[in-house]
Amino acid sequence: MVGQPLVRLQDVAEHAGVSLATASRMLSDPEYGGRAGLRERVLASAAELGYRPNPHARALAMATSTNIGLVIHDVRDPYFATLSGGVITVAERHDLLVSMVCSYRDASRELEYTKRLADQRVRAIILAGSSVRDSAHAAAMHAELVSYQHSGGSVVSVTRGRTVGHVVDIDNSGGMRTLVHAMVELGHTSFGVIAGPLRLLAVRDRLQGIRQGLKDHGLTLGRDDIVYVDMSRDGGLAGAHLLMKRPKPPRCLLAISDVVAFGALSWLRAQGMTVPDDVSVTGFGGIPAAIDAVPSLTTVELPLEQVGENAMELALKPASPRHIVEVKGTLVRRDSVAPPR
Amino acid sequence: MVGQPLVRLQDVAEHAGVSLATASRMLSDPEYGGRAGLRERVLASAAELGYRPNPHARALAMATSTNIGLVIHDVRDPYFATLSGGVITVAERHDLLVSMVCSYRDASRELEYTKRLADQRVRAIILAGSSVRDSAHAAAMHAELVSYQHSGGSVVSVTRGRTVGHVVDIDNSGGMRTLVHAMVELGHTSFGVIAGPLRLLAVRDRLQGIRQGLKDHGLTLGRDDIVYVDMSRDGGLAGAHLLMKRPKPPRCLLAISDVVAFGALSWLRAQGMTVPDDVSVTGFGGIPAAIDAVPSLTTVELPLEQVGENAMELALKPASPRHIVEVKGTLVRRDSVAPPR
DNA sequence: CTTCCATGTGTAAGCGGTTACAATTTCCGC
DNA sequence: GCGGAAATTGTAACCGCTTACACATGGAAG
Repeated sequence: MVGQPLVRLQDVAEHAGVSLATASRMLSDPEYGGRAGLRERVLASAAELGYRPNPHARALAMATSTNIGLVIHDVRDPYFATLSGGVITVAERHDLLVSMVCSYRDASRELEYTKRLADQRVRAIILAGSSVRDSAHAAAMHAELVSYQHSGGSVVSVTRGRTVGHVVDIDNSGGMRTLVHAMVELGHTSFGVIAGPLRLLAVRDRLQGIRQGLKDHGLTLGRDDIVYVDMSRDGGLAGAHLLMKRPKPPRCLLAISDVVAFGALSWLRAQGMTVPDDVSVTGFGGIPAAIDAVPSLTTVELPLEQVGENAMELALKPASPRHIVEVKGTLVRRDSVAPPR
Repeated sequence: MVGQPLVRLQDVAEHAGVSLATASRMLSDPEYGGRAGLRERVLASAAELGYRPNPHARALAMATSTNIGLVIHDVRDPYFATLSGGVITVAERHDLLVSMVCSYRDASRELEYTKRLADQRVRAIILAGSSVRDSAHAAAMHAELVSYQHSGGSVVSVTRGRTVGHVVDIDNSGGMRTLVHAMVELGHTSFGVIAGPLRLLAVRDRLQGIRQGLKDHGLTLGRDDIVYVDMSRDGGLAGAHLLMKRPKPPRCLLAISDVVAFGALSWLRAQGMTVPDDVSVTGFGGIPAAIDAVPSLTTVELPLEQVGENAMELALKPASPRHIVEVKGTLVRRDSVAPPR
């Protein structure tokens, strides 16, 4: 069982009565001159024969493909799904295909995939939600990215703290700080924080923002006021449990992300507690579902789609000079918070 | 600025003191024999030199790549995100990379991307949430898939109704029928349906399931009891508005999907109506967020992750014989429905 | 000690493009 | 009408890997 007759550039050239080289030029170099009417003739031949360039041959010869590599934590996480949407939108505009892989925050997987993408000569590698701080693989990862960039690839991280490639820097700490200010101004003084794993830079930054925000009002966080969980709905469930079962439960729960906040809301509901009457809850990220939660979630809304778009746009720029785009979130007050009773 | 010294298979061969061909065999054909200890020597050389095969060269020579093409409606839609998660999981297990594209239900885009993926000689093309019925492009799409499959590619549709490739068939009509039965048994007689565009086969099937379910109990749907909207949260909002503003609003709203149901819930909440006291609402699909809605959404839960896994597994099977995997949903009763008052 | 096979290895021809370089043509100004 | 620069085209050498085919080697059988 053989495929349909494959049309090679050679065939087009013959059909148009020119050499392989000329056909190639007419087809893929718009700058090139050429005798009057020749280009049209070649194009016509190509169309007539139904010529379809072989991307692998091209990639091999040119040492670059027309694909983009996107490494995210997990497609199923709305945060990354939304971000990916932005990447894909801009990629499409530039006629680029996106190869997406999920690292599930595993540094070794992340490294493996990055290598693989680099081997595929993707035009750019966009890394979102990576750990960065895993010392075991961090060095290898860095080396890989440097070498990749050296060989003409473009690197973009949606994470500050990488010393190679462009960066879309999300203002995690500033956003949290603003959020905490708002909570304090509402009258809250007793906080519980449901944090994520500390190896994530975003988590550290958000925590730092919380601490700073409290400090601005002369408040501090006790060691017990903060629990570390998995950054998932289940994590939020567990976190809420840990914090609320203490002798003196907090009146305001600050979740490290929207998804974690959902878990917390769910736990509270299951316990028959009312939000925000019994306890206020906040999220971070502003995923689309935050507005549908009941009560709707007060959060710091990041322009996730736009973050993806920015990342993809940076991916198209030359590696040097290095670009760093700052993205800020905006506080969105909704119904999950109220002054403490 | 040149990349780091690239190690070619040639270099490995020289380092190991064998010919290019032998090196190739040792490295990529585990079946091959070879003089005792030779394989180890070649492997050692490759490791020592840090050899990394060029996938494009390989793909060009073998006319097949190690990538999978996944065409979905939209990553940001949790239905497809979840499904994609399943695909990616299985793909990873087989060391395959997934190139994901979003068609946004645009048949022309879908065709364009399919061609592109076929040109890239991806091992398989998985199509989820495609329209199928768009006559303008349907023929071209079909031809493309046939030719792709003919040339060795594997086609999988998560949609019945395609006559080429494997199929993961979701029992849309059966699921809806079961759901409707449950609603009728609860005492409902007055229904409103928020449907999606009729060009989507899944929509037609679900509607058919609704009609059948009603018919089973001697009920029918009036022409006005059904509205057609975009399959999105906004669509659900609009749909709820249309149905509930009628002189005699329905007591039970059947949404064509969970996301649409979310929109409906949101509209109802904004109007100060209580679910399920004033009106019952159901969804379809069972996306993870359905459980977090308030009230939690009664829906037909599809094993979306598993659908993705099934699709990817089928993608690994030879094109013939054709496989058709049936997937059924399960009714999940939650708090968004109650007997009519 | 031949003869014949099975097995291992090397040579070289692709895979389908791009592009440096040489050869040819075209177009000037004198 | 001629010399020479500029523009166009063709030839052929890659890009890095797989694999058909030819050749060499080592035993087992006769």
